[in-house]
Amino acid sequence: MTARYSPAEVEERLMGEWLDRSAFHAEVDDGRPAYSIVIPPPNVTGSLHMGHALNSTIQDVLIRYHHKLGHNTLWLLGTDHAGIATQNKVEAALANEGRSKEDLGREAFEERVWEWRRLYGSTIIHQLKSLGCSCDYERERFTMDREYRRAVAKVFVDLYRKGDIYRDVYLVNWCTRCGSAISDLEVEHFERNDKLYYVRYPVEGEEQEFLTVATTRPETILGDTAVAVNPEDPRYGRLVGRRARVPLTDRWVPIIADEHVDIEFGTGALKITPAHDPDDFEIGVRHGLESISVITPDGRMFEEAGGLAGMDMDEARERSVDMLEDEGLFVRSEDYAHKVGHCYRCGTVIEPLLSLQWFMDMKRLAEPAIACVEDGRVRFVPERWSGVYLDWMRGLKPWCISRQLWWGHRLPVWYCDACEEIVVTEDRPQACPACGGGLRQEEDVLDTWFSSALWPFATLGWPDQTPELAEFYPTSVLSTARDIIYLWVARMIMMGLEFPGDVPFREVIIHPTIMAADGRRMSKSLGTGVDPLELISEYGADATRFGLVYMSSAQDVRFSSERIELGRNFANKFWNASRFVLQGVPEGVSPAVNPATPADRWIFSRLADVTGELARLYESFDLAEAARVIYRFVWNEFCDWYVEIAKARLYGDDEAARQEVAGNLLYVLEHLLGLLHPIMPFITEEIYRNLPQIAATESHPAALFDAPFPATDPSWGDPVAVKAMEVFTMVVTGLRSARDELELPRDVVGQVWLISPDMTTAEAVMQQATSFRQLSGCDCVDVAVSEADLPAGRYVSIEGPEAGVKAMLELGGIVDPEKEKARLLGRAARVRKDLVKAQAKLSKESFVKKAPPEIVNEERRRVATAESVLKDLARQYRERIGEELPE
RNA sequence: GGGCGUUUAGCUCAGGGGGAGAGCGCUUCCUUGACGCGGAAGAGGCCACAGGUUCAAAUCCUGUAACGCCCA
Repeated sequence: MTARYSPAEVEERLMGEWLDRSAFHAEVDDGRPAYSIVIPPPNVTGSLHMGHALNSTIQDVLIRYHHKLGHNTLWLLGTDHAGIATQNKVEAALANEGRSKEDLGREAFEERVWEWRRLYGSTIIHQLKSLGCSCDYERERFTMDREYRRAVAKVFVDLYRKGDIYRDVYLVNWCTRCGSAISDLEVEHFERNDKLYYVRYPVEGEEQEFLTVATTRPETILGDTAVAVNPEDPRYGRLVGRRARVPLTDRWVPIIADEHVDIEFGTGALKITPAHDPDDFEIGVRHGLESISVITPDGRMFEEAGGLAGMDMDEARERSVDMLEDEGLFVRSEDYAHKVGHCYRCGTVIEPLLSLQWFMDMKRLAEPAIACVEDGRVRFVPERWSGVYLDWMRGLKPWCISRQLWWGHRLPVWYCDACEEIVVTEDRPQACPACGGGLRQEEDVLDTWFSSALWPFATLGWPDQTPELAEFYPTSVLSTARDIIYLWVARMIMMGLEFPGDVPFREVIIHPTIMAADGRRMSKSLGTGVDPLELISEYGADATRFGLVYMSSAQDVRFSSERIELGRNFANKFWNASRFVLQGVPEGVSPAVNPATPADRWIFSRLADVTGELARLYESFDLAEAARVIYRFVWNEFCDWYVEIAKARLYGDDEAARQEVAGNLLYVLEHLLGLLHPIMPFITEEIYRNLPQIAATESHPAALFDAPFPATDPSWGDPVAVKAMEVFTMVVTGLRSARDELELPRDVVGQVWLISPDMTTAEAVMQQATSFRQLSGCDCVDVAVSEADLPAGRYVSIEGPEAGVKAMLELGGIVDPEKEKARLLGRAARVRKDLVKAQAKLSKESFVKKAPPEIVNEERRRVATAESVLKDLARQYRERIGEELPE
């Protein structure tokens, strides 16, 4: 083993080995309980980003942990066909060749997309391997697989027959660049600095009477079919029911009253354009208004727009203002910041357009999906996300599921050329069942999220009742980011309950979002993103995983490479501790539990605690805390103390003691490997392979991956040893600290006396006298019951456990009195502060009366200890400095 | 406008009724045979602010401010 752990070679070798022997492959198998996770399918065009890295690490920890519990684990992976994103990619590639998808035609284009997918579609899957993900790579799924398409078609047809899916003309979010409708959830609202335009509308029958409205979109004036005011608005009450003329036209439209109108906004009067604004559309429905579309699907003014015809929105806006000015109806404009919807894929401003689309009404499906979260069949972690989920579920609007794309699940809908018949069926029909006429299939495809909603069961073979479905559905856990709770999680729950008939997963872990260093979302365009693959190559996969897990508590967190460095340093520390153990153990020693000394009993006692704690933390998904617990134990207890204490025996002359401690070291090391493996699979597996004499048994298989989660024995618990080691470490620390404060030269060693009426603890320390000397840098150690028993000499008292055991260091005359003076004064000040605080508490009658007795006693102990230490310090001060200790 | 979250050491963050914690950074020291990606000893906090509840508040409640996210 090398002095420095170098991950690259190890990771590639071990991952290759795991994959070669299908270690991650799951088969249906009776007996063992199943534990399954479906990966949130990454976009097939995507590459691994920080969110994937964190989420995949979380899932991998859970899968590996449950594998160690003996569960039949399946981590199913795959990709999402990502309609718009993928189509965009391929269209861009075509554009480079100077061609468009129309040049190819639909079929050839689809072929081209499949080819693209064959070439690039598994990028992210390969990247998951470099992170160490134990996915079942043999069960990779794709949302456009033949079997998957069957599931999608079946669901569509079924929901159509049940009346949940229908076709209608409705105002939809239209992306003029993508040339498709998108759902409400795919619209992102950004603030834009625009202008608010004030325009006068002539009122019928009044020469000089105008109604002034405020609008951000003067270019849609041609589509106005009403002007609206609030019924409570005293300014306009008398105008309601009359008519106003739409500027630039000679159309007269009603002035209506609607509560939706905000009296405070602008002039309190709104122009109503039902065909181009969602709020106006609602008002239009309420008042039976006509809808006039004036914008075409490619985002230009319609042909009948006169001087505006064919202009894009920006031009049309400018031009319409000019025209209004010409007509004398333009009042003024002012700066106005407001939120505008943009396509979440391409960022184009969304145009609300009236359009004939397919919709899914989710109200019926929502009810059971709400109930299963309310009654706990599906649990969100952290719990507060269930509130977010429920709020949305209770206010569902129809979901526009058709997309005007060429890539995706084409709707299983056929229209008859001859009659009005619409045929909705899974298999392509031969002829119109009504009139026998020819049929043509709907051009549109389904929203990608429609197919993603089936992911947990369509990937397991549904609609067939496959053994996989029976074994692994419902899945155990879903881990994902919060921003797709609505888009995806909610829809999976609805579809799961409706089709396989059970919740798709029992628990939903919402992991934190990793922000850029500036506290905002990582952004490719701003260059604030961090590439996990670069982290892996710089620090190693284990370090990356550890760092990610360590920083991922419940809150969003800023990324800092310091955490990954912490992971790397920890890996290196663990590597070297292992190296020490493996180099130091004599030939032929096997892992064993030999509780010979207090340190041995202490480390096993602590190991039992930590094992239990880790199991609990893995179970409750608190992986950040799990990482902290094992980090602290390995570094601050095992390495800092147990290994250091063990050296005395390991390098000593007593062969039996050497064998004992070596067995312990091996045992603890191997145990730790098992605890840490879920988070750091590579380094632990590699160290495991270096353990001596691995006889392949069930509890000790050839690969750590297959080893059971480490077991503990109730007999390991040993509070006496724990207490003794607490004293040991405190006295050693106190001695080191004193040496430093007194600036003792390194070659000065003093004799230490432990003063203790409680001889069992002192003796426990004495059992490890050699280690004690080595660690404290003192020459000799002995025990006395009281200070009176010490031989004459100049002693320095050591700060440490203030009760039980005290240490005195004999130094002859070498101590600088000034330094000792400063030291005593410093200690006295600290102790006094303590004393005053405790006394203040005890002097309050209400505290003594109401606080629990053990708390009160603790304060009393504090006072007693502080008083005795202070007395002691005062005496020492008198003896050494020759003065009274100042108050 | 509604909801959620955050505010703790110079920085990044844990903690969550009974003497403030980590990593990094900082100071001093260490070529001790596992590790300088290390070891030893330190310095450094009105736990955003204001009220309340409580014997006791960084922690619970209310409000304020700043920041962030989601929804409309």
